[in-house]
Amino acid sequence: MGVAERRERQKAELRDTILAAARRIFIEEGAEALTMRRIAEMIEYSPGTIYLYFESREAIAIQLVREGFEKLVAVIGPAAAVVADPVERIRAIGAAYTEFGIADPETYKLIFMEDAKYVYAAMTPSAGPEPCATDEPGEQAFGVLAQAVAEAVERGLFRPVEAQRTAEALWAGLHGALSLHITCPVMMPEVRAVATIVQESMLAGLRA
Amino acid sequence: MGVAERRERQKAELRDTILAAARRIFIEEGAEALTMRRIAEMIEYSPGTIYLYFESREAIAIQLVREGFEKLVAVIGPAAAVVADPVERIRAIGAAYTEFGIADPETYKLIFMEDAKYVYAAMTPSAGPEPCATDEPGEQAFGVLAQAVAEAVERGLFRPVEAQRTAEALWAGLHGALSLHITCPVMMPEVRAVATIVQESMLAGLRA
DNA sequence: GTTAATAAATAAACACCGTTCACTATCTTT
DNA sequence: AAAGATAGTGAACGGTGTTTATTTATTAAC
Repeated sequence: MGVAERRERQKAELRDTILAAARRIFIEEGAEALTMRRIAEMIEYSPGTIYLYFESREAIAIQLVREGFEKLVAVIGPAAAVVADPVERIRAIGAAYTEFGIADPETYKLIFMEDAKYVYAAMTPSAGPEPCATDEPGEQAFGVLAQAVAEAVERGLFRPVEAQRTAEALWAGLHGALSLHITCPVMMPEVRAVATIVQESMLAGLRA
Repeated sequence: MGVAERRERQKAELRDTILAAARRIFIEEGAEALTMRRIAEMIEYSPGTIYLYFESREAIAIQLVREGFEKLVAVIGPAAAVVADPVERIRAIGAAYTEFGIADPETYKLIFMEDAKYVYAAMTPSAGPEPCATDEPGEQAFGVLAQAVAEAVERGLFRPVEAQRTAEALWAGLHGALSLHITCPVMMPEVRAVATIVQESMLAGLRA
C-alpha cells in the first residue's frame, strides 16, 4: 500500500515547489511580483492548483516571513554566542542585524515593514488567535538582545535601566536607520555610519 | 470673455474636490481604500473623469505626501522656534515628531514608510528627475534638527560629531520606534517610553 | 436662431489581481 | 472493465489602475 505514501510525498513536493517559486519570485522580482498567477506560471500549473496546497496568498507570505525570521536568528544567534562581554555582545548583535538588513532588504522589509498581519500569523504557529509566542524565532532573536542588556545592567556596566524597554530602544534605533535606507536610500545613504552612531551614542549614554 | 476664467476656476475646483475626497478617504478609511473608483464614487463622477485632473493614482498620493510633509513642518517648526538651547530644542523637535507619528499614523506611514517613489516625486516639485531639493518641506524639517545638532557641537554641548549624520541618527532612532509601533503595535507597545529612551540615551552619549 | 466647433464627462473595455467552483481527466480500487 | 477518488483545470466573480471611443453639454460662429 505504498500509493498513499507516494501521493503524500508528491503533495509535499509540489508544496515545496510552490514555496521555492514564491521565494525565488520574492527575492528576484520583489514583494509586488509575488502573485498567485506569477507563481502558477513559474511552476507551470494553473493558479487554482495553488489553492489545493495553500489557503491563500497570505499563507504563502506568512511562510516566507517564518523563513525570514529563521534567517535572522541564524545570523544573530551565532554572533551573540561568541561574545562574553554583554556590551560587546550588543555590538555584535547590532552589527549582525544591520548587515542582515543591508544584505537582504526584501526579507527585512517583509518581516518588519509590511502589514503586521503577516508577522502576527507567523508568530502563531498553529495555535489560537493571540499573537504572543515567546518561543518563536522573532522573540528568540529579541530575547538574546534583552538578555545582553539585562546582563549589562547586572554587571554594573549599564545604568539601572529597564532591560526590556532599553532593548526595544536599541532595536528601534537600528531599525530606524535600516528601514529609512530601504524605503528611501536618498534619505539615509550612509546606513552603516548612521547605525554606528545610533548604537555607539546609545551605548555611551547607557553606560554606568 | 469671462468664460475661459470661469472654466479654469471650475477645473481647479473639481481638482480640489478630488483631492479633498482623497484626503478624506485616506484619513477615514486608510491608504488601501484610496482607489480611483472610491474617489469617483465619493465625488459622484465616473472614474475616468479623475484622469482629466490627475495623471494617475500615484499623482494624487504624491499630493497627499506633500501635504503630509507640510503638516509635519507645521508641527516641528514652531516646536523648534521657541527653544533657544540647542539640546533642549532637539528634545522639543523629537517630542513633536513622536507625537505627530502617534497622532497621525496614516500620514506618517504614507510619508516615511511607503514606497520611496512617492517621496521622490514629492521632493521634486516640478523640476527634473533628480530628487534633491533642499528647500522642500521634508528637508526643511530635517534641516531644523541638523541645525540644532550643529549648534550643540559649536557651543561645546556635544562632542565634535558630524552634524548631518548625527541628526540622521537621532531621526532614525525615533523613526524606528514609531514605524515599529505603526506596523506592529505588539512589538512596540510603549512607543513614547521607547522613544524617550532612544532620545535620552543618545543625547547622554553625545554630550561633551 | 441655427449650426458648427470645442470641451467635459462617461461607459466600456483592457490587463491585471486573489479567489472560487463546476468540471474533466487520470489514477486507484473493487 | 466499472466505479470511485482525487489532482488539476479553466472559466468566472468582483476587485484594481488606466485608456479610449463616444456621448453630452456648452460655447462660438454665422
